[in-house]
Amino acid sequence: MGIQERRERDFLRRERDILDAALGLLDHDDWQSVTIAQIATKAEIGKGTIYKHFATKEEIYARLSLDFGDEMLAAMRRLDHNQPVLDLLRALMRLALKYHVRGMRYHRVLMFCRALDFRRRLSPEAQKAMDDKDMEFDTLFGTIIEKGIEEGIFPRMPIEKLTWGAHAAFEGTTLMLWNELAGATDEQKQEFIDTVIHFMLVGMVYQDRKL
Amino acid sequence: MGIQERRERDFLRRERDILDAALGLLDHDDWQSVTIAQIATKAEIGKGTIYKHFATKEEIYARLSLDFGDEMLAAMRRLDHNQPVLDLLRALMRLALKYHVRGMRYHRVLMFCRALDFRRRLSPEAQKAMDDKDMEFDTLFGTIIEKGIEEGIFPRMPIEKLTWGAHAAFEGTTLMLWNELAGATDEQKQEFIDTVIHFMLVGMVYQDRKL
DNA sequence: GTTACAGTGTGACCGTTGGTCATTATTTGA
DNA sequence: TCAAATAATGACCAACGGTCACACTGTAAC
Repeated sequence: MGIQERRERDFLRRERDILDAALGLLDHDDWQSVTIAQIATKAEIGKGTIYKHFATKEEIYARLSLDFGDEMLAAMRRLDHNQPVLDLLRALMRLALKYHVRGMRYHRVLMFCRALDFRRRLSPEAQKAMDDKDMEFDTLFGTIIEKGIEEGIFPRMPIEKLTWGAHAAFEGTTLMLWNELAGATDEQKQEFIDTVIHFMLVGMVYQDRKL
Repeated sequence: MGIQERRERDFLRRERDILDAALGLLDHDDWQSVTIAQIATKAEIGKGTIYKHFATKEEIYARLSLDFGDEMLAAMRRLDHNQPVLDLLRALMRLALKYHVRGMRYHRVLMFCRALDFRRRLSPEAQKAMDDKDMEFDTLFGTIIEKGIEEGIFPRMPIEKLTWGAHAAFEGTTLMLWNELAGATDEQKQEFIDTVIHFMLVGMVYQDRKL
């Protein structure tokens, strides 16, 4: 059934066209300025067609975020997970933040899809997919940090509590990269990233010190 | 001219009514679900009247954010600024984060008004007002941290670089309080806040340590 | 070859939204 | 008493996200 297969391929290709069009538009306008009509025009399809693929405009963003998460997780897993814990964590965070720096499009998607208000509006299935993806990141980092505890690098305490600060710093860094540091050069952004990563590791290593 | 005065008073009172109505609605719906019509109804005025006070819907949010900033700065300046630097910083951050925890309304306003995409859409005057308010917070913290450097509590390095990590952690904390920790109890949130504050101080104090 | 059917693309159309503006009501000043 | 000024108002507008009846194509049954 060659024709049947071609149909399916075309359908999937059209879905990619929609996603790429949306992503491209997000380079110049923020999410709420990008309209379905614009996406349709850029993807060279009718407006109604978009709704054969996505239930709402926001589900497009959700898909972009999920795809983006997959890409990032794959890149993270490709790193050498046998290197020393601190080096590995540094490499992981540099990688994750590099994705953010790479383009405002990614930043806008991730920023938007992280908000609770956004997730609540999603369908239950989409919601679960997003939560599962978050969990994948959590376990990936969790495993490594646990190893760090075993090796005596980090103080022995509940992982969640140990990582709260670093987690917050990471989230805040992604915000600041495109707010306070939006006009900075790539070198300045890189210095910022390295400084904050060092800060996060120091904060965890000396978490049990009294002040 | 008692009537003239009363007119002005009424006009200002109406402005407060608008702001209060908007704020109240933000407890239950996120910013984009709240409509001008809803605000007008709740404030018991006509829709057109709102535009006598604010140029756009977003300028309402900007004003809420500015007022909120004023309130927070005033509370911060009321603290004892002669106590030890670390204690003072702890108190300041606890205070700031308490405002965030206090209600989703405040969180939603601050979260929304921080985004660069939002600020760019504002009028130049409103933009400057927001930037100035940010600067006030920066100098308030900057002065104290400088004192900390003089006293040898923090390593001697450019203030911006020294505080990048803490700044990021703070921003991230405000995010997490209403995302990851949205369903947590007040006690859990308080533990989270105290943990992150400790993390931030440790990160700054030991910022110059090699790992 | 004809008919029924399922899958897909499409743009006219709909309800809702943020924002405008002509009209109305009220106060001021001469 | 009347003209000018100020402010409140809701009908109105353009633009948006989303819907749907219809058109087109290929498949299956007879």
